[in-house]
Amino acid sequence: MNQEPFRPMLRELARCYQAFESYAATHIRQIGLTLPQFDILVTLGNSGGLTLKTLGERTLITKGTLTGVIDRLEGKKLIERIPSTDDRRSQIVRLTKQGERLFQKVFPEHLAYIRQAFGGFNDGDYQRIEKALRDLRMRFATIGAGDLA
Amino acid sequence: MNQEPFRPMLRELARCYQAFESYAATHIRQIGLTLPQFDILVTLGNSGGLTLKTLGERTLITKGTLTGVIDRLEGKKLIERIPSTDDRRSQIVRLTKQGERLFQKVFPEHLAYIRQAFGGFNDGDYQRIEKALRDLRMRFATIGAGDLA
DNA sequence: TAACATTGGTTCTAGTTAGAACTAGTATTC
DNA sequence: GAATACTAGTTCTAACTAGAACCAATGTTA
Repeated sequence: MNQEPFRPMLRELARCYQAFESYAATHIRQIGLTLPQFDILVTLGNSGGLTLKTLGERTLITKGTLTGVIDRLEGKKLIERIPSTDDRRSQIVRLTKQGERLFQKVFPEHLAYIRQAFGGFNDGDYQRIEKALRDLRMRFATIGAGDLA
Repeated sequence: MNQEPFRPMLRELARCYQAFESYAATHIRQIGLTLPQFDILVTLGNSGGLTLKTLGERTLITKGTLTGVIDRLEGKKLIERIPSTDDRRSQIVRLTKQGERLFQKVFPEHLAYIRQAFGGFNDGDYQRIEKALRDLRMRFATIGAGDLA
């Protein structure tokens, strides 16, 4: 019972994810943002504004959490909330000029930082790993949340 | 710059990990534990007791966080802290009788729950995915923290 | 159009998170 | 053996986390 074949694989998943987070966060922290905040900044970049709902879907942040993250970014004057005209429940979140400037500056930097890690990787490597991850994820996808898009 | 080949792969990593967490947590919550608490319970099971240090290393929980998780498990009378005899800075954490009973009951249940997800997987699938994850993780491993064991 | 259900966001709670500063004990080194 | 450096664990802070309860607006259906 201790020798279930999936256990090493799942342990590796946790380690891998954590290693990535820690690697990414090292850079993001230097910018003065948290990882979720940076995630929002990037998702909003070049978008012209998104509702909290779609922002949550894209960043995988649940709505209760999202309110707080958005609040703090708003406090930093990097984003602003605009009431939606067609649905009065809804808010559009978009980058301020200052947020746009920050995005233009740090996003390329961050890509370069991540790229450093992948010297020697080729397209086949990316696809192989992505497929492995997708195969794994599908096993946990709740019916209806399988991200068919 | 938007078409970096690693971006879809990393997005998939995040989705995959989150899907797993959410899947596992669904079961664990029914037991009345959180995922980190369950992680500690399982790590402690059949161990005879571990220091906070090794417990942190095995569960990937940093020490500041660990104190709180252990506190709550102690509050539930599932574990107990025992001062180490050979190093007076150190504490041994081990399951109480009640914790042992819970572990014996829920651990097999949890394995069965996880196993459900992997119908049709064979040894090759596990190894293929594990290797993909390891290849990926190694890219983020800081020098010295590469988990050479 | 009135009753009902659903949806977008906020608020609340209990818990986790990392990191930094701190305490007390241990190890090293001169 | 005294000064110094390191280590195990706690405490503190600011932030994230999911989930549940809630509110207001929207959609549906009789």
